[in-house]
Amino acid sequence: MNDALFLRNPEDSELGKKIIKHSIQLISKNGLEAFTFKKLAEDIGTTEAGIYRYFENKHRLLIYIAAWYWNWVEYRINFQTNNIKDPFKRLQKVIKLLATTVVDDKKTFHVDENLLHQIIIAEGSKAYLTKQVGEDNKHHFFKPYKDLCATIGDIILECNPKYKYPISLSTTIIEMAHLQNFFMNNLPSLTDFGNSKDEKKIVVFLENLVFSSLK
Amino acid sequence: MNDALFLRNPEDSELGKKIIKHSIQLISKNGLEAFTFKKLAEDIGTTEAGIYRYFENKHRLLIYIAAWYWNWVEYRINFQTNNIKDPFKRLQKVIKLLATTVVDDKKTFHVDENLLHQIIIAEGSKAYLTKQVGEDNKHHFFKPYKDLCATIGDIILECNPKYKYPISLSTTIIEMAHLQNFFMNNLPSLTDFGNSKDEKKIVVFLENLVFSSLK
DNA sequence: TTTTTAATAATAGTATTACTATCTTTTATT
DNA sequence: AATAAAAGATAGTAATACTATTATTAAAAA
Repeated sequence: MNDALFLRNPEDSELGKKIIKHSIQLISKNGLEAFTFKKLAEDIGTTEAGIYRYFENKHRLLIYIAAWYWNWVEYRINFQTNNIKDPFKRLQKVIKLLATTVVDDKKTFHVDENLLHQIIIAEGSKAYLTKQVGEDNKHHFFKPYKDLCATIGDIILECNPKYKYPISLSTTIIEMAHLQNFFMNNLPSLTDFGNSKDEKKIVVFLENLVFSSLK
Repeated sequence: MNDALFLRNPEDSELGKKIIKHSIQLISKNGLEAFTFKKLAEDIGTTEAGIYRYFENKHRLLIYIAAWYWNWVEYRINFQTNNIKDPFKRLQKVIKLLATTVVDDKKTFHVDENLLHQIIIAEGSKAYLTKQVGEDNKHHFFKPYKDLCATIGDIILECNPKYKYPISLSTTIIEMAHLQNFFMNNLPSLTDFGNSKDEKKIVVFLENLVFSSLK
């Protein structure tokens, strides 16, 4: 994790872990706009100043949470694809991992991965859709996302070494896996899965999109 | 335009048109987060209360601007494709219109379409990525966006009547046309066009993506 | 032309947000 | 037992996101 994202490492203390845990819960419950350090402090049972000792502001905290998420996705993808030889099958697995609901990993007791997944779907892009994106990028805050895109880009090139847009196709897969999910649940007429609300259909849509491009 | 989006129709008065014009300028310059009704009022030379007579809040104003944009895009697409018979050529035109910089239409002197395009790229998704999306949707605030998707979906079906995901492919084209542009200019290593910063490459990427799916 | 009305301008005020500062108490380390 | 670091308690400020009221001006109806 990038040290510049926090003032004090939240992984290093109980209070820090509570900040992460309750942030995820509160953002998931009320949305990022309604989320404040005051409410977070009340929820935890500490003070606003206590939170500010860990994170400079809400935006940094969001980026931290997003970075945590992308690191975790990358780890999961590597773990679950490293024994698959066929790059097409590997890419298929990647699509499935990105587009389907995740089960809470009990090892990381301070992070509910399922809530986290929901947060990133609805709030993740707000981490970079800002005027400070250039500054934030200089601090390498988006490295986990970029690493993931590079990983997926490599698989794409294994499928078809002549394909010209491996990174853009990666971001398309990632962003669309999330956006189609958001639309399906919130603006169903913006997808073809509004009636069934079945994540598997998003997977099939993305597979079709990706594999016809790579043929 | 949906009446429920405003308290007083901004198209009906000089002040109203100034609100739209200066909103677009200010959001484009400082981003949505830094944009406030107070600053907008100062910029126009009116008072905060004056703005509140037109729009309930900043979020409604954003949705209004986005709705204006999607209506305008739809109009443009219809105008520029209605004499093209071949649906593939029509879809090609749609992709080009969505993914390339727009020239300011002097007829709408109170809206700089080029700035507007930039705003929608960076801030457009914030109109729906909220907890109130369901409520906002009940008020039909996203109808222009949906109509555009339906229009593009119809062209897709003309290209291939058996294609199963015309709406999801439409949102993919629209959102990726914008997102690849944002990445190209702000997080270039998340695209394959970072070096050239050439919008035409985004068009080629999207054409490749879409037409290989429809074959 | 006067009257009514509608829109705008001017001003004030409130609760909440996004912080910063300081001081004390608790907990962990030497 | 002494020291340092983290956390808790409290206070304060500028800005934000509104609401309310009253006065002024301009346009429309009588």
